[in-house]
Amino acid sequence: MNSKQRNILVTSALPYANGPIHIGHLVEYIQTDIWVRFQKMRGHRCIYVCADDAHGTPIMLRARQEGIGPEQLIERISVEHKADFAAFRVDFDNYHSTHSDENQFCANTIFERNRDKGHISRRVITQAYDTVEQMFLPDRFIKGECPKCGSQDQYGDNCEVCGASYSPSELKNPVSAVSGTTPENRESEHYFFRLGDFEEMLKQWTRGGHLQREVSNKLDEWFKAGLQEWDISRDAPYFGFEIPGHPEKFFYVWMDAPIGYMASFKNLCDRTEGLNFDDFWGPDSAAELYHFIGKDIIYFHALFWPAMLHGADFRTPTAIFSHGFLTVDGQKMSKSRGTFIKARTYLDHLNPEYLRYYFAAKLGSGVEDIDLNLEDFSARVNSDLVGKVVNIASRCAGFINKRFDGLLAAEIAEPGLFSDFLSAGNIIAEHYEQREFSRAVREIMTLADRANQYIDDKKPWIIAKQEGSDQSLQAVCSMGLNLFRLLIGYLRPILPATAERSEAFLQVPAMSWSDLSTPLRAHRIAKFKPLMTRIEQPQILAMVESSKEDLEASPPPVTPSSFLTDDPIGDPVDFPAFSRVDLRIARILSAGPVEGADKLLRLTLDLGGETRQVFAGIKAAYHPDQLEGRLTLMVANLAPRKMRFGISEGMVLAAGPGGTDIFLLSPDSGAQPGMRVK
RNA sequence: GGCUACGUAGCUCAGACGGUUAGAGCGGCGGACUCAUAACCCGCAGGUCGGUGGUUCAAUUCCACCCGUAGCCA
Repeated sequence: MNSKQRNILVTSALPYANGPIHIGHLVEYIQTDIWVRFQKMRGHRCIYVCADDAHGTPIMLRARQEGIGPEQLIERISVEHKADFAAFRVDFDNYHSTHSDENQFCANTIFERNRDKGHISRRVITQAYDTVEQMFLPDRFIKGECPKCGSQDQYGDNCEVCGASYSPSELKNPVSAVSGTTPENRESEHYFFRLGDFEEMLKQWTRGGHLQREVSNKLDEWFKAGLQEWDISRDAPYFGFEIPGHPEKFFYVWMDAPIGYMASFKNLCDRTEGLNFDDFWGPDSAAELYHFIGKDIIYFHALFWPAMLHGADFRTPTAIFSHGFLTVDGQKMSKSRGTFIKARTYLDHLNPEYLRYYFAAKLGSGVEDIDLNLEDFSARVNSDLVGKVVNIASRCAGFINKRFDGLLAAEIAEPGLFSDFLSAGNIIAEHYEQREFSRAVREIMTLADRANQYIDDKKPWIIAKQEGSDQSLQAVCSMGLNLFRLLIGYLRPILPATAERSEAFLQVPAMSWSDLSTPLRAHRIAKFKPLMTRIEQPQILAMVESSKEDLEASPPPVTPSSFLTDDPIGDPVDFPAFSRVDLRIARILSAGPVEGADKLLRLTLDLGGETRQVFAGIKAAYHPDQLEGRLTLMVANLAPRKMRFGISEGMVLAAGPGGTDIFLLSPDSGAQPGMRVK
């Protein structure tokens, strides 16, 4: 059946390590996992690797916001991601991280080889800079008014209201989303990958059958527009890898993300006997390499990635398989409707096999979006899997268990029917191979209908009442169970857990595709237990409700209306009374923990010529790294106070109820340490 | 705004290199059965194939434009 064993390396896109997996992500991981399981069932050597995409500004800022280091954040997220994938039976051969030695090594190699061949250039660019946070701002971290339609609060790259795209410098009244201050333009030297050097190579590659038809169309458009240089460096502070030989410059997260595929595989090779990195990534590799991705990241995978690999003397991918997005009930996933469903929330309410089946039933090889219609979801799963497939075993097993002590007939009653099922297997396998899972599912369900028709036609419940018809009863039910076995075998890539339960019921080892052609004869099976239960409407409703709750829990629980009632505005003071308080701008030079105090941070403040030591009760709200370098306000003439840890020479100003909800004040940009506030 | 896709029965989707009565599953309706997780089996239901115009002997299938939806614009 399988002519010869193939060596296949498969990847799914790396999930970003700043948040949880949701059902939209799962489309891709489930799609990939089904394909990989199919290849393994066919007897091929198929290796599936993935990793967390752990670098970049959003992760750096998110960690800062939580008051932890980025390493801590990505470690925690990695644990969550792995647990979610495992629960959905997404069976990676290795799950690694882009923040790893292997990835740094591979990224450096790819960069250096391209650089040495002249594919990297350097040039100074002007970029928005946040003077308070002392960092360059990515487009998404600048907000302002759209230059075309004037809509407020739009990102630096495009307007969500009128759809215009522009550069951040065109934005009116731009504001840093990090500090809230007005960014200024600053120059910095950046590294660029000269994509244009690869135009001929890419034109050939993209026409070489490595891409879906629609994707090639899209690429033509990009070729027409001309290939431009790609900015692959970012300035410190940045969470990523420093560029070799250039301190304070880092690889852009999208530069080292796809390299994570290699790194994860390398990590696996390093601890696996007989698995050789170069066999899969060397320029003459005979292995197959496939990347499953979402259609939104085609650009990176179909242009930059092959070019970078080629420039560094690695092989290019055999194919890029892109898929569409997930909608729920016909619309974009929505937090307020409760359709932004996290993997974990789903797992709290429903069996992962249901979702695997539903996605499979809708997935084809194209890039169309797929819809999760919750009503259709339960109807389809209940009807197809419980009503049709699992029911076949259920309606035959009783007779075999009760009347024949679990023993199947010695011969197949209907060899013709059995061989029809077997030959349909070839079509099903071809559909799997082509990633036409919905066609495979349709084919399998047609067979399930035929199996039910067969049982209905033979009517074992009537035979059971006729004396001396035992052999006939055993033959019919054994036939039914053999058909069931084929169906479960065909569904195995989609329903791994149900397949395992079925194998336990049938008392057979894990089925491979080639095992299927040999039916079970004179074989003893176990007692039947329900293999899968129906989806109940309340479970779906509960899941949607929980998804709404997730939303309510996520934004900081601030109730503005209560501040004034809880703490009314105080008695009036005249101006002289106010001006006796000397408020000054201060820069936080350093911040650190205070031995023996669990709420305090020790701050060293620069007042523009004078430094002060101040203890501030903000440890729960801020990580020292977040504070160093930033400007704030202090009461400069507050009488020094002796504390157990030393003398506190003033106080910094902050708002908020306390605990983690403390918000330090910041001046607008331009203020200098020592300036008086009045 | 430009580009790439998509728009077929209540729902989810097939299909047509242009040509007899446009298909399936689910739901709905009617019947039958009782082995089975009230599952399964038989039958029925009729959607101007998003809109307008064009090419053609003939278009839902080709072309143009429009409307709607999604994504991309590095």
